[in-house]
Amino acid sequence: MLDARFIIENSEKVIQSLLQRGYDPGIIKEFLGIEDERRSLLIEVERLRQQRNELSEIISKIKKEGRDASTETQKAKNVSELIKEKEEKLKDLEEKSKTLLLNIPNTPHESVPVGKDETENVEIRRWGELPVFDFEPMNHWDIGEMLEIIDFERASKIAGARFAIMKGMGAKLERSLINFMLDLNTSRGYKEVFPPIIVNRDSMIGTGQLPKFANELFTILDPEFYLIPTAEVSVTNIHRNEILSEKDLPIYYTAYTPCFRREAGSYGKDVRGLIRQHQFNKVELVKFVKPENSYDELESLTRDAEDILQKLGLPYRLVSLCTGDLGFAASKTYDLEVWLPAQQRYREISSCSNFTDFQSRRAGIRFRREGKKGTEFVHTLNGSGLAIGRTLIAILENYQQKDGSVIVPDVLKPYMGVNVIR
RNA sequence: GGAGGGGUGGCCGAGUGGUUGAAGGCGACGGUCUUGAAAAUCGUUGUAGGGAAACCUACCGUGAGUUCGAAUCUCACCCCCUCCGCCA
Repeated sequence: MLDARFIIENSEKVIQSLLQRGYDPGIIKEFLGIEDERRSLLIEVERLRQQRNELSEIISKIKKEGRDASTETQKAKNVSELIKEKEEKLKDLEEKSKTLLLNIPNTPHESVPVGKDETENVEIRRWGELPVFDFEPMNHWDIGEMLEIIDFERASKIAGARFAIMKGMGAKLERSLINFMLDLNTSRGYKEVFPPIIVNRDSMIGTGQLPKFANELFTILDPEFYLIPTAEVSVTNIHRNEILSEKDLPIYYTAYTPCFRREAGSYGKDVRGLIRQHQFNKVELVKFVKPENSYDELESLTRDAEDILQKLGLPYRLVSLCTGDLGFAASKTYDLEVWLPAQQRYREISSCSNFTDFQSRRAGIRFRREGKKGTEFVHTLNGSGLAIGRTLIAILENYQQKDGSVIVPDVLKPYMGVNVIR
């Protein structure tokens, strides 16, 4: 959420950034109108409340002296009724204003390339040699089926489309990747956490999934709960409504969790294979930092994610998302895209974002500077480190051999206990 | 699921319906003392909105109600703790 005052004082700038994102800027005009109305009514209500408080004090004094206060009491009663009336209108305006505010996206950082959609994302760098095969490389789902390590058919029986059963060395590879990544991330100073994967509404609002993106979430009714689409939700909300002290910062967390996504509106997209599942595993990196460091922290978080791919020997490229492709809550995002030989293209495997104070303002995550009065919002960041399923795909496809077996990357051998999956 | 207890400032903890935004303590910050530190002592110290400022307003788990006036009374809900039941 943006600061209401910032929008009022910089409405042109905010409208510009909405246009760059491809959003309808009408919401800003609407917000300014409501906010204007709300503020003048608030002043009116506060004046009335002051009047009421003063009368109450007078009544109290009169009563202490044992005199009759019925004139004043009647007067106060009238004021109170008027307050009640105006407060109702005020509450209505406050709700409208808040709803609009929750639906305005973050402002892109100046370094973010301007563009309309993913075709205008800018490649920053590439790493790794693309594998050369003297045979036609197979899809990961064919490899998985042949090695009997992935079972899509039976998964659809027990749950439906977009689910998979990992079996044997496939299940072990999934687990090995989780452990490898957590071990690597914790060695870099990220604290491992294992949070709830079901969260309440306030948490979803805190990180920005709600109210705008309800159709992307799996819900549990009675009581109202949501399945997390990413560990970002649980982990960022760890510090919701807290005032941290400066010396606590920065805070780095890493978490493995399953993630759940409806994938509504993605019919026909990646229908085969593990690329787009309703349930998938992911290891996440989350940072809480001081505002002045957040863009440096984004660079180092991205490098930490890149390092995982490098250690696994998977070729990838890094792109900077353009304004039109940038997520709702992010001010800047780097996507890591891993090379998939069967598709002959790079596919997203990690998304690293700086949310600046957008999430922390929603979630009330603040800090106090040493020796300074008042509080400031922290900046939050997160990135996949990495998406497990897609990493597994990349390993199967990049490390496949002519006979259908798959070589285990060196760093995973201690976790897997074998050199080759066959 | 049943029975009971409790949610107050950064933390602990008091609070009779009327200068209680809230005693007291801890912590933090500043001063005095000291060569320096500790101890002692004095002072300052919640968050947010509005205002150029004086200052005003709101906030004692959340929401509604009673009242001229609610941390304090009523109701509903949420959360935490203890015991019993059930359960991986």
